[in-house]
Amino acid sequence: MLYSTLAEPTYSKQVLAFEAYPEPEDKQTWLRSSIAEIAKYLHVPDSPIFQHDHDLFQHMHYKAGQTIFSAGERFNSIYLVNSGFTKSLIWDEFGNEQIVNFQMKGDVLGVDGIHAGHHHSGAIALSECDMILLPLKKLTMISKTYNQFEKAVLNLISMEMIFQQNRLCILAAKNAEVRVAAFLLNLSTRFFRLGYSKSIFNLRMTRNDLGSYLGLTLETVSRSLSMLDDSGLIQVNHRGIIIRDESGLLNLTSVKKGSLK
Amino acid sequence: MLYSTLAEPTYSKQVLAFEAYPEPEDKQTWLRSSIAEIAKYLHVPDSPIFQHDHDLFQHMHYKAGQTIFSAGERFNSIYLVNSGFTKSLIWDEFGNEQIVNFQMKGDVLGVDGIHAGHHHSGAIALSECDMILLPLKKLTMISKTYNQFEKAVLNLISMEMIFQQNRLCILAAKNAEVRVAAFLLNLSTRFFRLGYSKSIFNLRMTRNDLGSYLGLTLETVSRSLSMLDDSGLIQVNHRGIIIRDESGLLNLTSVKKGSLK
DNA sequence: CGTCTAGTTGAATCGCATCAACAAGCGTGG
DNA sequence: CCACGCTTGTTGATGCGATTCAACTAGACG
Repeated sequence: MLYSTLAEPTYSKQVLAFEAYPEPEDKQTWLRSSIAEIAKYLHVPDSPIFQHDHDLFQHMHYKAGQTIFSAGERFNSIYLVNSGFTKSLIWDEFGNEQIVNFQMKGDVLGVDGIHAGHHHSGAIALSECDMILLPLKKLTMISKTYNQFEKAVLNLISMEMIFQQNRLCILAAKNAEVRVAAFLLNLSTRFFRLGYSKSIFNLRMTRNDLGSYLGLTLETVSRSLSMLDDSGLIQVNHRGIIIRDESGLLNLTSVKKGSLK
Repeated sequence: MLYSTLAEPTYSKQVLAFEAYPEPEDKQTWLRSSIAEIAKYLHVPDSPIFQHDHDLFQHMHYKAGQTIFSAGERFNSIYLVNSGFTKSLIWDEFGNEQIVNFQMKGDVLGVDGIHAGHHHSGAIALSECDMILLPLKKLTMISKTYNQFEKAVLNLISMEMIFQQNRLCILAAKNAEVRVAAFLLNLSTRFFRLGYSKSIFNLRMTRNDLGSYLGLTLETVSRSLSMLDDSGLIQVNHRGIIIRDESGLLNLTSVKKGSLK
């Protein structure tokens, strides 16, 4: 079958070694990461002095569907995705959820909690997830010891802001098909950077989640995917996506709302 | 006339003292702010030790329409609005601009430049503006001297992220009239926090800018304002806005896209 | 094997964009 | 001072695109 070869991002062997998954109450916490590992994730240039530091960062493990943290919950740590996929979301006054973002390996969660001291958005695992906890206090202490860490968190947030700005651009100015195309291209480059195929991958979220994220209904997302499929730019089979014409998709995204024939 | 009494945010006397405005090339720079002033803006708890610090922050002065910084320009400083109104914007591939945000007294600009070292968005003065320059290096140095400053920039960014998340919610899930209503309420609370009237104020941007910001065309913005006027929730006279029924507006915003009769 | 959720597709409706005409405010120069 | 052009804003008519409602299919799971 065509989709039997889909490149599935694989979990680290360490993670797969857990056969029995913990309940939310007693998440397994014995996996630990060194500063050198964190430095790599935060794009801090590596340094031999990290080897002398035996400070370790705790991991947390989640099953698909589990809540990582909820809006309103006390903020202590930023969460760094070590493996798996997550979504972050907020709820408006009447409880309908709005997807803020999807995260994968190397992305961080919970930064919006810094200001108020409690999380503004919530986060839910979309697949089995291994998260590294970065307590803010620990991060600022490390910044004092290692100058290279100083700007790391700022960088992270500044990148996040740029991403959200671009997303605003798409939401504010593009039509449904273009929004979906732009999203697929974004996923593609993110997979590619992680070493996976940039043309063959699986969506990890429902059409409903995607619709919430893109400001569309699930039906419109479904139709847009079908139309992109019909035009030969991609191939869709449920959550399996094959990008057939990357530059074609790219052309689409440089088109204004409605000016598409 | 009704609108002759509109509460106009006034500029500091210092600023009004400049009668002849400089050309972009030689922006006037002799106004300076102390650390205590900056601390107030950044919501850093005041401390008597600030009195002993004679480090000063430089100001820049801009006329309406002047560019404060452009996308791509080298990033050195965050800009803090001391008086006046600005807009920040980015351009997509074909040069159509997208408003990212509007700023007023106490808001910061240019944070998105931290990561790459050059500004991602540009900023333009919507009125006469007095901006305080906060060089990032100076800020991080201050953080080392004064622990209270430690989280200031992070706080700032975290607040900005929350604001953008809420904006995404509105863009993704609400219809035109509700978007405009939500924007007016947001402006209202911001004016109120600055000590101005929360029910009578002037818009500083064109309908076109507003449309770009809200993901609507200028005609739809105009129509939405007229409809809110017709329903008695607000009164519109060109850029003059009077909020007649705040809770009515608030009710609107808790409504989903299209579910408005 | 039946139930439940996720996804697709069709038809009708409605909201927004588009195009267009016009009015109002503002600065400039005769 | 008024005439003029220019920018900004309002309003109307029309068409398109996304939502809504609904029927149906395909997997997933016990």
